[in-house]
Amino acid sequence: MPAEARPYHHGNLRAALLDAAERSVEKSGTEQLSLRELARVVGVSHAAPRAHFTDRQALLDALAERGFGRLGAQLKVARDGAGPGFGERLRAVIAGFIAFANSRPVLLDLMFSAKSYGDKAQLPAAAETLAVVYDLIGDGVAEGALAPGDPERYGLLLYSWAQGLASLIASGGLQPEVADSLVSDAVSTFIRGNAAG
Amino acid sequence: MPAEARPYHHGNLRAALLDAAERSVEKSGTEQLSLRELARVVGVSHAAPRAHFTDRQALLDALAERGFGRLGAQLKVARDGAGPGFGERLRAVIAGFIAFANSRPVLLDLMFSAKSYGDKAQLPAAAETLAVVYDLIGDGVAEGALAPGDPERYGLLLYSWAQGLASLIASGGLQPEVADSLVSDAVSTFIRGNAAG
DNA sequence: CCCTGATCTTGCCATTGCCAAGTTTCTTGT
DNA sequence: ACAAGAAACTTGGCAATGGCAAGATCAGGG
Repeated sequence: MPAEARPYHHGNLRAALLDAAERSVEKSGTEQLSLRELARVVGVSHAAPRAHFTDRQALLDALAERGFGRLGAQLKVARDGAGPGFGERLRAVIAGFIAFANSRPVLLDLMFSAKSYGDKAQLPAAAETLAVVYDLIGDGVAEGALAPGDPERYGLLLYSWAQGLASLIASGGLQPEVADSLVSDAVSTFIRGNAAG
Repeated sequence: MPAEARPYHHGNLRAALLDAAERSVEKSGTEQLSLRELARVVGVSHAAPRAHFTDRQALLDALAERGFGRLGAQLKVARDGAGPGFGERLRAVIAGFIAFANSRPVLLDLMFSAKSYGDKAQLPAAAETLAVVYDLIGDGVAEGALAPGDPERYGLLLYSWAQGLASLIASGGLQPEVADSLVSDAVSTFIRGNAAG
């Protein structure tokens, strides 16, 4: 069965569509994404995607969910690769987040845009991502680096800032080194602003 | 000339389109915005908008620019209505920003989304908005409430956080009082984390 | 008074998302 | 092994959209 004479069944259409979609979205923006165009790129008929995604939005939701999976994994790697101290780990995780934002700005936007909250199925993936941050905060409080307080509240503060920074950086206009030091300042401000004692 | 027999020339089409667009966008999201639908609502032919906006994107850009104008004005009012101290003014301005985010979440998203940066013409409007914040920060440093430092850097830190908070709040899922206290915590953290001495 | 430019209209086209019905392949139960 | 059913994919079609072209209408200055 030669690969050129493409078989009736693609075999991996769902993943292929998501890959193509991610490339397209990152290159031309979410609004420009066309299901028919994706189908052409992948080499199937214009209605084939329908078998895997009921909707254009469903495709976007799936893209976002996959993004959360990767983000979560990346954050864990960053955390585990850093030193043992709270500050080091926090810095590493936030840096990982910003790196993700730099490498896949549109995807990140897609993940956190209000539109995607329509699909509840992806909440677990998002929650797992956030859990990395929450756990870290719990450690920070336990270590005494942060004043005692609600971890979730700390998480929201930190998360909102990270997202704002990511959005700012993704919008371009900032030199990479400026961006890095900005993030570093933000983390310092956060730790100092919530220090115990 | 009775108003019902609508004249050939609308007379105020541009503004009418922007108004209708803002309502539509705020109600159904940016992606759903249809130029033809707008034309129907306003009562003109489907190609009439073309005389005022070359593009769908041009319409969105104009919307964003008008939004910046309003935001800037609102922030100034908030600042001038607050007490004389740096902390009070900062709090008032950030609160004004969040209020804007609550009342027009989609518009704010439109204003700060990377898409809009295509049109350089709106940068002045955005800059004027940010100037309010920058000035305030200069005051803070002068008062000794903030450690000496680059006002622009402070501005970026603050701005990114405000945007992240606004985005979080606009995405829903947060009780208003929770949102308010979260914002308050953020401002406190920022001031404490950058306090002089 | 005319005429130039701005405003608006009708008509058109390619593209898109989505749906329906039919075809081909895989799978599963017996 | 084999038939029945499910899953994957195809062709065909529809309504709506954005954008373009050419013409109608109007406003204001020469």
